[in-house]
Amino acid sequence: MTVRTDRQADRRRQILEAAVHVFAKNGFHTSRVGDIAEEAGIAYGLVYHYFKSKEELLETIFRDTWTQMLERVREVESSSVPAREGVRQVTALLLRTWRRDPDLVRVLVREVTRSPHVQREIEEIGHAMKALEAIIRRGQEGGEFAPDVDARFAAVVWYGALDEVLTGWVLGQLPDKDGDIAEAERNIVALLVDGLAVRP
Amino acid sequence: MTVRTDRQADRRRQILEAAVHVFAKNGFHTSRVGDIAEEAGIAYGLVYHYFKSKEELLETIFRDTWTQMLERVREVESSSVPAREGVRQVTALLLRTWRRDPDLVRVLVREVTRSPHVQREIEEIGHAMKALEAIIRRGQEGGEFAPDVDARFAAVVWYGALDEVLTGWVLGQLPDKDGDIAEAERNIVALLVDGLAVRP
Amino acid sequence: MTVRTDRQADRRRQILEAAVHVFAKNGFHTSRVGDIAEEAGIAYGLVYHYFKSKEELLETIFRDTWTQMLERVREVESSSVPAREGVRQVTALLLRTWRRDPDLVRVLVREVTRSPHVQREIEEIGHAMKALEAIIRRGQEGGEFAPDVDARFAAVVWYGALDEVLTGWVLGQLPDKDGDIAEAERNIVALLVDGLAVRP
Amino acid sequence: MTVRTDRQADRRRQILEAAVHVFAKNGFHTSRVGDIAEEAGIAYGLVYHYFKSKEELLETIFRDTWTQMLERVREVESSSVPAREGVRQVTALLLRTWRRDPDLVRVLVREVTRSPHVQREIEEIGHAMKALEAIIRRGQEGGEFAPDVDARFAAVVWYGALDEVLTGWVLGQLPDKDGDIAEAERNIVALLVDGLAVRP
DNA sequence: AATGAATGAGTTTTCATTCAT
DNA sequence: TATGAATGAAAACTCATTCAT
Repeated sequence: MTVRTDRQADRRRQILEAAVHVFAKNGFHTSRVGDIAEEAGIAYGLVYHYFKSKEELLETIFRDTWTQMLERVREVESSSVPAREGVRQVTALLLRTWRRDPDLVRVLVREVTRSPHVQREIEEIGHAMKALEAIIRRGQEGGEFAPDVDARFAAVVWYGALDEVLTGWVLGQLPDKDGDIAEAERNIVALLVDGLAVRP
Repeated sequence: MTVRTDRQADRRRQILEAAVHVFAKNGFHTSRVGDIAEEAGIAYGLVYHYFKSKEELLETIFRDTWTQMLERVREVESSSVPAREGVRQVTALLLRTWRRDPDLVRVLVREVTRSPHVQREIEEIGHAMKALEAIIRRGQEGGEFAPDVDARFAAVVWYGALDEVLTGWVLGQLPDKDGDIAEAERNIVALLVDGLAVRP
Repeated sequence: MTVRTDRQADRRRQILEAAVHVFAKNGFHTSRVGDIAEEAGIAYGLVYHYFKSKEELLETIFRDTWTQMLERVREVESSSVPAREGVRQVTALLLRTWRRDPDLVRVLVREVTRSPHVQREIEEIGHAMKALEAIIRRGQEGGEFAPDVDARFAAVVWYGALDEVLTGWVLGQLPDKDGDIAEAERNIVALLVDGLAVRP
Repeated sequence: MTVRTDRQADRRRQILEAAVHVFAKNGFHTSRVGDIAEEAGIAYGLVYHYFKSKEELLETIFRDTWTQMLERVREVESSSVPAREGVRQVTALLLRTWRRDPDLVRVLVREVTRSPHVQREIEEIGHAMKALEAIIRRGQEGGEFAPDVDARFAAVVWYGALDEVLTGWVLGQLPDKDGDIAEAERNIVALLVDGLAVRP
């Protein structure tokens, strides 16, 4: 039983990985279930043993990854590091984790976020936003960040910045060697925290 | 000749507007060409008189909008306003499109990466990025902005911020009354230029 | 009035020639009315001023050409030349006339002959067959041709031979310089009249 | 594996036979894929499981038939029967296909030049011509046939004769009872070998 | 579990023909 | 007479999903 369950889990993972790859390359709507099966090296009827529908694949990809990510963001949120450090840690977390799997980013960021269907997923992203917002708000309450910027907006901007940098990497528009990632992290934090203007 | 050409141009516009409306409501893939024709109040086949395919409609919407947008961004870029003011103007320009034509923004935001011809769209977006970058770089050269932030990165972050705020409005996650839009503008500029940190 | 009629006739001819060319190249079903108009250098609505339908074009091409041809074959038939000479004259007539306009041959021979629709045209071809048959039969009655070959069949074979040689030229499978045409004529007559076998 | 492959082959054959039947009845362009599916008693989409397009059906019918036909013609060619007997056998072979499978002949005869991929069919027919030519040439070399008729031309005429007789049957212009077919065979051979002229 | 044949609704696209100008 | 925009019926083709083996 355990053995079979493991095998099942492996198959599921195998199919999910293939789906991520294919969705990333062609987009959800343009991808055919057959493409995913082919990418996974299995017969395409088998996809339906493990997932109810093509849509369920997308949802699963989203939930699996996002849940993990959200947990880790919340860990930072609930630790007591200074706000600037919190911003740095979350930025690093997202950039570095996703950097490992750019295909996943494309799917999460482009397909899920913008799919008109998946209302629930949007809620989840809302949770993530709230977590970012909380970090910023704490900074404001602790006097580290200025109170005149709306925390909610700042979270959205922050999230958008991360999203766009990741997209830039995926699409090959931004340099992404190891040093570049550290540099990106530094730049994002510098921008968000210190802004562009010359400090007097 | 002129009259006829004008009529044709009107029809094209009429069809494009219907397409924007329908795509905004149902998404590109879920929209049927018949819906667009019906929305435009014309016969089915006429769509194909003016556009080669459903896909060409989407591409045209992208290209037309981006071309216009880009022109106006470049106007700002080539004017001699202070950098901060330049940032404000471009931010306002993009955000206010939401108020002017929410359906258009919906389509642009949701379907960017859906087209198999993303490559060309990416080029257009790349041009826009370059324009944003130029504004920032001029600010740095003029001593108004600090030189230690990479201008290219800053442009990406800026673009990401705008995109995400628009997405927030599209998805109904952010308030978008008139005051909210002005507020968003102010917040984005404040964040980018001054940062979160309390200024001493 | 006369002038206008002439103009009309010219237009008709212009359109018919374009149609022959296009049908020959793409086949009747695959050809679009627009292609014909384009080939003729006119607006495609104009085709419908001169012809009721695409089908009528085909019928007209057939009738115009075939009627002429049939008349000339009948002239040979009703002249009193020896049968062998009759065979030669008709063979020469068809090969030489059609040789000038291979496109026309393709349309007549491939499209019309084999179209399931055009029953009347098939009848016309039947008339031509009858004319060929009459020439052969007269040869048999005059003792010049052997009576043991069915004249009707011989006519079919003769027609098929002509058809296939013309097709060979159109498709570039047979050499068709000037000398080759005379040679073809000689060969066909020799075959039909004398056969392959060595005469003792 | 073998079993499954056999089943697939059966389905292919089943669909091809349905296609031949439907094309014969309505012509290629007028036939709908749905008609073929219905005739075969299968679901619409299954046709596309086995064939890429409606066109591929036609091509397959051509290629399959010609390949078989060509093989059998070549058998005659490589046997050592007298040339006259060779001519008779090949003539019989082709004409009797009509009795065996009139629908197939209908499709072959009527749609040859309809396909945009005529070129390949032409090749096959070219091969057949070459085989006919070889038989005639051998007759000439063996002294049985006169050397003054061009073998290539004779092959074209022969092919044309066969094609036209079949066309006559297809169009109902020639009688095609059992006796008629034997008679046609005899007549064609007599004409080609002995000619029309009275032998002294 | 695994396969891939089978299903058929749903969509895009084409193009002959009509019609307003 | 000439134009080409407008119409819409007709068909090919796709592909998510089911199902027999």
